[in-house]
Amino acid sequence: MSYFLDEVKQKLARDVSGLLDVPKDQVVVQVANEKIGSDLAVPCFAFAQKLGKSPQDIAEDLAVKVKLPEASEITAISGFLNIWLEPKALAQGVNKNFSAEKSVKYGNNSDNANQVVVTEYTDPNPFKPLHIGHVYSNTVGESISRLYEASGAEVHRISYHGDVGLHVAMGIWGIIKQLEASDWKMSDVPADYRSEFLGKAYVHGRSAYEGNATAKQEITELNKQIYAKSDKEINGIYEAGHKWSFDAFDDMYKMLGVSFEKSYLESETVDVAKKVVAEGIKKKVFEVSDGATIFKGEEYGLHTRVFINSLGIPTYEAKDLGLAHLKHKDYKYDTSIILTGNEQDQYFEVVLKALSLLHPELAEATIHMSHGMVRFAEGKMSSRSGNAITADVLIENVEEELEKTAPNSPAIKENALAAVKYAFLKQSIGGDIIFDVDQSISLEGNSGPYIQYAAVRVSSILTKAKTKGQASDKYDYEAEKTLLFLLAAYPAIVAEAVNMLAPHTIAGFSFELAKAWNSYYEKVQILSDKDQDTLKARLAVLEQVYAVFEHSLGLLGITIPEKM
RNA sequence: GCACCGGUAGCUCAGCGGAUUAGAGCACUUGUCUUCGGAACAAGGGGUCGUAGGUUCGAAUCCUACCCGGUGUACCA
Repeated sequence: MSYFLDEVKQKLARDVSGLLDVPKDQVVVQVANEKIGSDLAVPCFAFAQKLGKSPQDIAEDLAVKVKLPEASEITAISGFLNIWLEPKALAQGVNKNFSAEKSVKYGNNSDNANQVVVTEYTDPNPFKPLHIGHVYSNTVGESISRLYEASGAEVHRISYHGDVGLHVAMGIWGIIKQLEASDWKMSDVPADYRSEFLGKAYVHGRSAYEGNATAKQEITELNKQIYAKSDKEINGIYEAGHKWSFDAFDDMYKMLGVSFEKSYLESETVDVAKKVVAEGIKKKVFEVSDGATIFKGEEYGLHTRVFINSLGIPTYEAKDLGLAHLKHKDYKYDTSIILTGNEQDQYFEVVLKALSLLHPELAEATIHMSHGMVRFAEGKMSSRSGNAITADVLIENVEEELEKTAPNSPAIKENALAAVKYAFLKQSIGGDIIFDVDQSISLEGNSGPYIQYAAVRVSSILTKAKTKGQASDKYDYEAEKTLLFLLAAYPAIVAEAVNMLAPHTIAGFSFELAKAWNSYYEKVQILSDKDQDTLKARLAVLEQVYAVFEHSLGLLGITIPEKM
């Protein structure tokens, strides 16, 4: 679908390009200038030299010559051609796009039509505690997945889990100690205590490994036994712990309202990993050094990393190569997104460099994205549950805060989820997140609940209205101008968010729309208007506003409650 | 040491393919309110955009150096 505002921008660019005799791609059309208040603007500085005229003169000249029927005003101001659009034209344009919804939902596009995209994110490891970072990663990954879907791609959500390795040995070591101390068998651990039990075991094992030489040796030995599956009792503990872990993952996903199509286990990638590395040795991509198979990254300005260790066991590096192949075998992806913490940035550069030398087509299709750590504003929340804050504890905390200020809300859960997801997604991906419960669930301002509230207000009016909305030729839409402009601008914002893989632009837009709507709400009494034509025209706009709230919040994984 | 990421209002952050008077939320000050749901709206104060140079008619945005913080740097993930 071609969107109204895009068409206007194109038309304007074509006009300017023709009038000035400059290439069309050199004409920049900016959208929405807050200072001037114009809807579109063309900076004329770049043309000054070529035309031998001042930017302001060029803009003034254009202001006279440019013909844009959708514009209500065209003025030259300090070197810019500024354009204000006619509210009625905006309403008609937006209506036209909405009525074509059967083919493409308003806001969606077909930029990635026929593309197969595999998104990998969250990646919690069994035997390790779930923490707030997993919630963050999941929220970001889910939003990225939804952005791709909005652009027409076929998206497959997958996750990857380290089911073997030292962290498992540390966890199981801790489990054994805890069982001994409590005189329990695995089956004695109560169902609702399992996650916590595993979490404590891991922390116990890890600190013992780091601080106690005997324990370290025991854990190393245990690791071999787990790998060889040589001890029946240990196997039993492993199987139970593995299941409990995945049950806990499922609980978290369920709470967040997400699901994965497939989970890959690290142990499954070993065979392919070995094969790929063997192939790489032949191609001289890898070499053997000190008994280990390594990739010399220094030749490419990167680090050297080990792919097969000196015991002959593939490392995470090799397994990631194997995983790339497995994913491709399963999905024949055009794009593979891997979302991890940013401490793995340089690691992935090495892995992808190696992959590019072996299978360039896979490397080119792979995008490693990374996010920062979740940290807490000083003194917040940490007292209640220590440093590792699990997903459910986080949500419970937020719910408690919501209870204080909005008791008896029928949508506490939805509000709390929105608060957390929005707090994560309103920031650009990459940097650390300083998470502040008080601020994130603030009832005012740039927050999930604020936007939900605005949307609920819209639906409340739509429900109370005794009639459906209908666009009008007679109505001037002056009061709805800001809302209409935001609606018109929305599809391009989605396209940009997909392009940049930047959910925060969507979050910013939702907030702008909520502010504009709340402001409109104060000024205009909708339902009490006697004029049916006006009433219906306004309701039609509201229906569209609601649809865009639903769409944009949907891209963030946030739902709109019926009431709150 | 080297590499990567970050340093914008008291706090948390947008803006960074240069361009019209540096933005938002929170906090602070002041208004609106017998409301189609005040979890709201209207307005105000507050910034040498880490530092110093450079490129440009024009730099938070590009280049260089430095300072501060985080992370990574061969058999962990």
